[in-house]
Amino acid sequence: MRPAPVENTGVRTVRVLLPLPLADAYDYSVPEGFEVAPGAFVVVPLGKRETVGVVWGEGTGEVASQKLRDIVDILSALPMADPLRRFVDWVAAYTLTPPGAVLRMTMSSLSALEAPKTEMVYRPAQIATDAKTKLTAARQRVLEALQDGPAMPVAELAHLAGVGPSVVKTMVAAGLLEGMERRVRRTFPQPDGQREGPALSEEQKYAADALIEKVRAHRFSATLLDGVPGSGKTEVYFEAIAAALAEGRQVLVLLPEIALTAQWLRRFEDRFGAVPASWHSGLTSLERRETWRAIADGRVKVVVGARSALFLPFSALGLIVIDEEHDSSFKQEDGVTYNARDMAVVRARLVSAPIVLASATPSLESVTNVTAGRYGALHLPARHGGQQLATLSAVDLRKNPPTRGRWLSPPVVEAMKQTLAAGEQILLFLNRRGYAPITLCRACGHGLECPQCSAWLVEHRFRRTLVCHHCGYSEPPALACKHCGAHDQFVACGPGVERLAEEAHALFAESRLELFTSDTLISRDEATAAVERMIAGEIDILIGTQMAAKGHHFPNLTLVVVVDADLGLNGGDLRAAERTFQLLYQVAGRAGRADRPGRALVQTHMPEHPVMQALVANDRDRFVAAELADRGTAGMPPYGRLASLIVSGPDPAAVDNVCAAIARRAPHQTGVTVLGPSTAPLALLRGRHRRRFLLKTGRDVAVQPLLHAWLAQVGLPGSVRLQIDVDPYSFL
DNA sequence: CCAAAATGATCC
DNA sequence: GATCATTTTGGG
Repeated sequence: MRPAPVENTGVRTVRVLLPLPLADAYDYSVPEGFEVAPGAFVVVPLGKRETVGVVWGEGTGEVASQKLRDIVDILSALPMADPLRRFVDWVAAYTLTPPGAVLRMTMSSLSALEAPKTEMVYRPAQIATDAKTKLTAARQRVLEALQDGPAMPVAELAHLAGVGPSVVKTMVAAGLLEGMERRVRRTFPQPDGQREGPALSEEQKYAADALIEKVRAHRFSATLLDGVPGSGKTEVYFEAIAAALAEGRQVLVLLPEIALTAQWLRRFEDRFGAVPASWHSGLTSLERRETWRAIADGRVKVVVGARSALFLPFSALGLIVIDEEHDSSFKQEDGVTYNARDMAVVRARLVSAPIVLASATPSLESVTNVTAGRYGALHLPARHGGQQLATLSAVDLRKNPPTRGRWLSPPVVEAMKQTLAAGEQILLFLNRRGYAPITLCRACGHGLECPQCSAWLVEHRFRRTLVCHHCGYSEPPALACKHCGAHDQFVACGPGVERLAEEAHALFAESRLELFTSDTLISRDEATAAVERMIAGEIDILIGTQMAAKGHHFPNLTLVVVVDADLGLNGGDLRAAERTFQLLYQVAGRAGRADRPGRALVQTHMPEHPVMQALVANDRDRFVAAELADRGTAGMPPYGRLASLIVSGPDPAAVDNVCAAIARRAPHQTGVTVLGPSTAPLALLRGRHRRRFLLKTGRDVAVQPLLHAWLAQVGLPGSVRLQIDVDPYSFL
């Protein structure tokens, strides 16, 4: 029997959402004299501690009065705006995450909610007596420093006047200066939307005007800005940003790799005369607090950030831009699994603002959204300044194999020779960190494995360790084989960037080489410096992973070598072909950006593969059409929906039990297929055994209610975790 | 037998 | 997520 609602006559209650993974918001009573509106940040008791939460609405009245507790305090922070609260609910419902866990992402700076800090500042006392004549030289200087200027704190004033702080203090004591409290606030430079932009090509102008119109409409719209590398997409959406600034509204720009955006920031500053506020995981708590607050009260107009910036408390958001919208790093895999690109579209809709998705290689999802009329599209077909795209050709490794233990084929080595002779630069691209992906014992054939994952340990000679790329486990390089005891019998198998660097050095000893990976360039500054060295021509051969492929302009780079183009194509991943195409297309786009034509050589064992064919033909549309046709017949996204369930735990038997229970209750209805349980490709990760299910449905099926009803019936023992990923990207 | 350690329920 | 009550485990 359902318990009857308990009436709490006379007591006002509100629902308060707490930034915790609880199933729902909790009811609290509002003490006499408290004014709480929806969105207010409040302090409430929870068990024996106190937590900050957000008033989510009127109380349900379903909580017994003896359980109800009073709100303790109301914080002075600006209340959370209605669209942001609805966004939290939307994301929670879509990703099947507790709403409090999503709320937590919006409360990324708890100190920003507290009362702003104040400091004492001083100015000349108004009732200045005839004391002026009696002033010492030092005191005179202090007053001069304050003349016509703003009030200042003691230390600053003393510094400016060139006197000791005690001079200022005694002046305060003598009544010559009067103090007042002032809020401490960081000031943010203001990008100027009125500044003249650069001259745009005909096509850029057309696209920019279309976007400006959408910004001025103050309505939701989604537009794919599709242009080949170098076609000037950035300049185009900069015009939309200028329009939003002119309208007095805020702009959010999401970029995939915030760590590598020095060049982007410079371009922005050149265009608008000031850098935007940036939001990423590297900010100090002080920077977070000041930025968060300035965004909330509208002092910051433009924010550029990684995906977490999507949850910032904008007060007047008028435009969202997602650059490199196809990039898979917009998909968050741990904690709340969400795709920032897709959620950004929702946020734009909730605030009635336009969103621009920019890419040279749009995702198949966005392409179909355009075809279906859900998104508009603007195309920039030509390279700005009439440059040619790099010529791309495949090198068939079956016909031109490298010598044993080498990875660069003879035609590639020849091309490198020519390029270096011409004084031009080379990028060797290999998406494999470390020296070699596998290390084997020659005596017994045993490979070095991670003790807590089903993955090989990767040798990093640079750091002198063996590392697991999945969990971060590392151990010193092995001397004896644990399996057979043989000494010094280890042999590296396969190429990594470090080994490639060794080979390039052996071939071109006099050339200047540099590794560009997340292992060698740990900080943002180091990465920026490496890019600068490349641009300055201090590097002849740049050897890099994924990191080197994204968004840099290297004017003297004329040869790009994709060392192993097949790498991304194995593994049965839904998006393997798409991702490989996008990555290789972007890498090839790095070459020949200035006045010289570039070329890209793609080493492959399967030149007949559709991805290679499309790349070589430089025919993106053909690739997209072929891939979409494949997805259509298989009923896969973007034509169908996927959700992945990962069951994991330290005890394989317990995991299997849960899987059996889930499988028993799997939904049976037309248009819905459940695959699994199967051992996840990474069968063991961080000591947890993993199984996975894949739910496949038609586009018209609402996946969330289905999952909800299904999984609510399954109880989980404490050690077993169930991770739900709606629209999965990773299939490990 | 006791006590630390793991597990589970609850927080309004 | 944190806390507290309850159950499990393991060492003597």
